[in-house]
Amino acid sequence: MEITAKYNPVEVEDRLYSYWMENGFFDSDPDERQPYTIVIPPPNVTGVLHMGHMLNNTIQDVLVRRARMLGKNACWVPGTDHASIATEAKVVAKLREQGISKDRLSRGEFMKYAWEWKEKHGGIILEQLKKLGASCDWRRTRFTMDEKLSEAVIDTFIYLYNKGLVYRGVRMVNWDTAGKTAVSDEEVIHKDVNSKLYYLSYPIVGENASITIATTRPETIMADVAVCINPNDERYVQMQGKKVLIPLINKEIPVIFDEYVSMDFGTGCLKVTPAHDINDYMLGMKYNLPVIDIISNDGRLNEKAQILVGEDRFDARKKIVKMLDDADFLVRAEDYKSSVGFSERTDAVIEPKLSMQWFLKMENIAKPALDYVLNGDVKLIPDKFKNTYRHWMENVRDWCISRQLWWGQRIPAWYLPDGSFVVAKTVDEAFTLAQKKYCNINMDELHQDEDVVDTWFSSWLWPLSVFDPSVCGHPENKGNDDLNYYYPTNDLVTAPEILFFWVARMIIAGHEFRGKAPFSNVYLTGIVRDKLGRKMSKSLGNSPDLLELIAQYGADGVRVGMLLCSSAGNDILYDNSQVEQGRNFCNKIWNAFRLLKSWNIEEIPQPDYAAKAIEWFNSQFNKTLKEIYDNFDKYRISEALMAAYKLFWDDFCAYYLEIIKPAYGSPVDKSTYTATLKIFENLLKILHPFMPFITEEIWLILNNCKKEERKTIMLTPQPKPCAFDEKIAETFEQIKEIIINVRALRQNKNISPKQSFDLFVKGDFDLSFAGILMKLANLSQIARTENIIENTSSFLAGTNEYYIPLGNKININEELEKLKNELEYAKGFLSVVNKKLGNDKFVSGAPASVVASERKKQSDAESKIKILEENIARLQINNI
RNA sequence: GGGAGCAUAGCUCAGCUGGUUCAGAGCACCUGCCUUACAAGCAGGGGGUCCUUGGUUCGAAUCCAUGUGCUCCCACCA
Repeated sequence: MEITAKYNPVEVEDRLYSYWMENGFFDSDPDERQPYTIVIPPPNVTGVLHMGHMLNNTIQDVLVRRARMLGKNACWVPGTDHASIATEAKVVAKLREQGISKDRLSRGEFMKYAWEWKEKHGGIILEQLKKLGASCDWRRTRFTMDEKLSEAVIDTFIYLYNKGLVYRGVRMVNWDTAGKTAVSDEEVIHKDVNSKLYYLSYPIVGENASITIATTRPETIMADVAVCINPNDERYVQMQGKKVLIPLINKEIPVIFDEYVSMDFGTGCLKVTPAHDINDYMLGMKYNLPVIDIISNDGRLNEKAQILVGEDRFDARKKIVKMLDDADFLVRAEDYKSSVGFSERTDAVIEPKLSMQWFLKMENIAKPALDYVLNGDVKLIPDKFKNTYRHWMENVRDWCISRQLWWGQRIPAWYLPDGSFVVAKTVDEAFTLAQKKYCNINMDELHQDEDVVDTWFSSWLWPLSVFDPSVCGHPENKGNDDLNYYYPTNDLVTAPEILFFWVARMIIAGHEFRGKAPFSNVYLTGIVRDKLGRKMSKSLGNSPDLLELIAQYGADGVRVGMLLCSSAGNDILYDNSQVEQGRNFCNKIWNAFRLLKSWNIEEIPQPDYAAKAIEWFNSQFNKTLKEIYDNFDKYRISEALMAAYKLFWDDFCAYYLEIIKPAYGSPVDKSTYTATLKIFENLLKILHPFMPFITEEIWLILNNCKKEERKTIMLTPQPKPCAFDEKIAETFEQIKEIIINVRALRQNKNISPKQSFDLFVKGDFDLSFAGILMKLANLSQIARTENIIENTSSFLAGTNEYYIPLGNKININEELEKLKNELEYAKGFLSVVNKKLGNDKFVSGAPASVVASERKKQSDAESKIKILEENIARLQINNI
């Protein structure tokens, strides 16, 4: 069979993924094995794969595939999030393109369009994950708006309402004037914006004087209800008990005093506008001031403003400044940099707005969730996030859970004509409840709340609802077999940005409904940035086309590229060279495979060097395997991969294969071949979690698997680390040193690698390695000697001396130079050691083992110096 | 403004509780090789006052303090 010199991933990957799917290798059902579970952080249903997903899901796949090969019943549950605001925004935009305005549609009509859109575009991202090789149990795919999952959301709402934790209230919310919805604090992005600070003069009632206030928002003066001054501000003591007039509308408002106002900002006078500023709102509450809301939901001034009615708030600002200026109320305007909130979804400037919303009381339910993390039941990786988590959970604020949208789970509250409401699962239940409270009521008088719940109010149930939605809102339910088997899950892999609004809340819900945290470990990935350190995003256009990338470098190559540079919690700076490295590694594996396939196997005796090489490699293999296991235990995935990479490339290819490789056309003995196949297969198994496709492809070919046999590497056991011979690994390090010395000698002297040398050793060289050395360093013989051989180049490796006769190629001066440099270094080294050992405080204070090792250094260095001095003396005599 | 973290080779990072892991790895770089597995490769090689300044100690990349620079989170004085 012809095997190409370059690995071609495209054909292999599609074929193997289909093969895996057809055979249900990813599927998991409860059985007697130990479960290993991951639920995917559900991507937005209409989203497309970006770098962050790629990294995130690669890590999940590595963990799942490894667990599967460790004999666990591994289950990775995929799914998507309905992402109410993002998706609704997309649907609205799409409809607008078709000339349809959302305002003209009924709720039912809009939802029909939205579902159509979801059916058409939803799940593309899951198809993209398949290209990456994600080994999810696709039968279990869930969507946060599936019927049962939506029901879980409603039940949860009702449960929390009945517990007295959900309440309705007027609050200052972050209002997105474009999306016409409240957004959570977490969805507001603050940016520094260049604006102006306007100084406006407010006439004092009954006096021919005025005071000056400073504001960045002159368009809100009509909503002012007071002017506030710090009581300690001596400049304004005479203002006690006075009133001022709002310019242009001439409305009288009181002057109040509160220490909240800072004396050194602006003029020390603050206009109080409770409806349009959160701090002013607090002040207003404190002093019982009225609230005048002059901005409507779309960001335009309403009739309460009296002037500029119908103008957009930013147009109104420009116009009112002119009006104030014309009427001589504008004292001055200065440039000012202030931080303004923008909506993460629509990029509209957030308007602080009073509105009637639903809230969840967080204080009490957050406590247990904090404890899980503090006492280590839930481990954050890396644990530096523990502090941030605690800080947030200790200062948690009530969660505004209503959104003025249609795409999502509608709030199960029904209003009666008198404005009161009942909370119930269905209109029938609501009717029954309403009848109990108020006798004469007709069903058609009930009106359901128009809002939906925040998306996170459904995704916080995710680890429960993907298995058994019926326990959400019903902690008394026992839960189905799936839930009881797979929950709590093991690892969660997600981004630190959503630690609070997703991870923390999942812990809360898990505790509330199951009394257990939903996962044991939270692996927090970094943010993928470009080479300039900018976050990869669609708007910047700095994210490569991922499907293109996979097509070009192969999924395995991309996975390796991503993983190599991503330690947990650290941002990763993406560079194409990493993916190239991944691709090159695939090719290296492929070519090692080609080499094995090219050999002729014969029943001939096994050479000594081959037996020795196998012995050494097994030791090296187990040593590295232990490192890999340790790294996985600590979630150091990039380091686990690097260890496997070096094991394969350096130890297996550069040393092992080079040793056992027969001369061209010569056969390989059967026992060496068998041992090598075994080694190679084990290496493939170690690499499989990182590089599923190429390892499967090669494994299937090596084992002559027929398609109908339905075999796969992914269900074979991972090799387990065995005890290994440390001595042989140590000795081999010295062999490597010798090899490097001999090769360097050739290079320095411009001698062809084809020319072989004799090597003489003075010291206790283990001759059982002679065969290996001869092969790798191209030596014709290795012999012990006690006699000095003339015209040799010498070097030290360990404490042994090695000589290579070079005949007339020797350059005594060069040799002398080399030896003198070494001598100088050794002497310097010795003097440092001697200084240490000469220090009484060191000898008495340092641990015995440290002192002993210094003594060993001392004697080694001394003998080394002796050898070097002898050799130098000898060469100098010869040279004369 | 409050909190957290980071600073080690050109780049990305290891370096656990201070002493052989005498400053490490991968990539990049330089030199020589088209050596029948692999030029997506092979062989060899050069790169670091471990951010500054102090302190603790027999001994500091490692612990403490100060300064500088950067990152993130939280809050948002109009």
